[in-house]
Amino acid sequence: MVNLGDLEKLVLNYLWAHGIADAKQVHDHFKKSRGGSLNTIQSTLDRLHKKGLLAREKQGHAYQYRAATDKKAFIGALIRKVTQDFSPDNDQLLAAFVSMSADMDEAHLDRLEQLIQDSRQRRDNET
Amino acid sequence: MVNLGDLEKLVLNYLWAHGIADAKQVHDHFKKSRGGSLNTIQSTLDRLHKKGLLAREKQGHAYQYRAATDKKAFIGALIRKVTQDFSPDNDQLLAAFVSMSADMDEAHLDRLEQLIQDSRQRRDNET
DNA sequence: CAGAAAACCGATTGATAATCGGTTTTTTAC
DNA sequence: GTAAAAAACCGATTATCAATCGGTTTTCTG
Repeated sequence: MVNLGDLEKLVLNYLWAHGIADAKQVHDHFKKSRGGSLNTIQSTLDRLHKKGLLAREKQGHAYQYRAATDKKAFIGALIRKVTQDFSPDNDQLLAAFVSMSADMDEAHLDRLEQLIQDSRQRRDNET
Repeated sequence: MVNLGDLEKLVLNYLWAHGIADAKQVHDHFKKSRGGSLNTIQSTLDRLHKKGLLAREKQGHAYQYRAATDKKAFIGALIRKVTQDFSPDNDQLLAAFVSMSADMDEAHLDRLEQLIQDSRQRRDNET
């Protein structure tokens, strides 16, 4: 998976928010805010599809696109990808993450702990 | 801060590992593993310097380069940067991170909790 | 089947990293 | 202080890739 361009990110986010849409709908949405032709949107959708980030299915005449992956999982994979060249090792990654979260407020740290508990729980139930 | 190329990442990692080096040393190190001329290394160091990722100081005839930022802080900023287009909101980022950590073992989850405690402690002592 | 809608193809533009040859500047050694 | 050497600096080239969109082909649908 390569790096995404600006428009690709916008389109991907749109599909996470809207579930399913065809090129025309996506274009309608973005033409107000940023212009660009329908063709540009089509080729962007196509590029995202080739990258495996969008699934599509022909419905009538137009493809219906939707995000191929869960957003959380995608962001997780993204973090992995961009950090692995710098810290293949988990300890360093965790430390970096917490250092990044240092300016988060107490509620967010609580939430992070809660998520850790959930994660443990889930794993324990599976095995 | 832009995305880094492959050689830029290698060089940056080298400097985090070695502290300080000039172009010649960096070139000596990489010519075995990947080849490339001294000039290529020089312009890569220069690019990293222009990007603010390396500091340099003239020592005798050659610049001595060193990483300008702490590695943990850099990785933290990197995570921020690549995720902000997808989840400006912290909750989602935390969830994504934990989802990414789901396959980490118990020891790493423990360590993450410990780091959270440390972070709280540090903040409480400061205010 | 004809018209419309969408997909597909291909060309162009603009960034940017990697690469390295050649020139200028700076050091150092005598 | 000058000449040789070392390094910095400049500029050109190549490659990749996103964005853009015009034009053509394919595919629905009435």
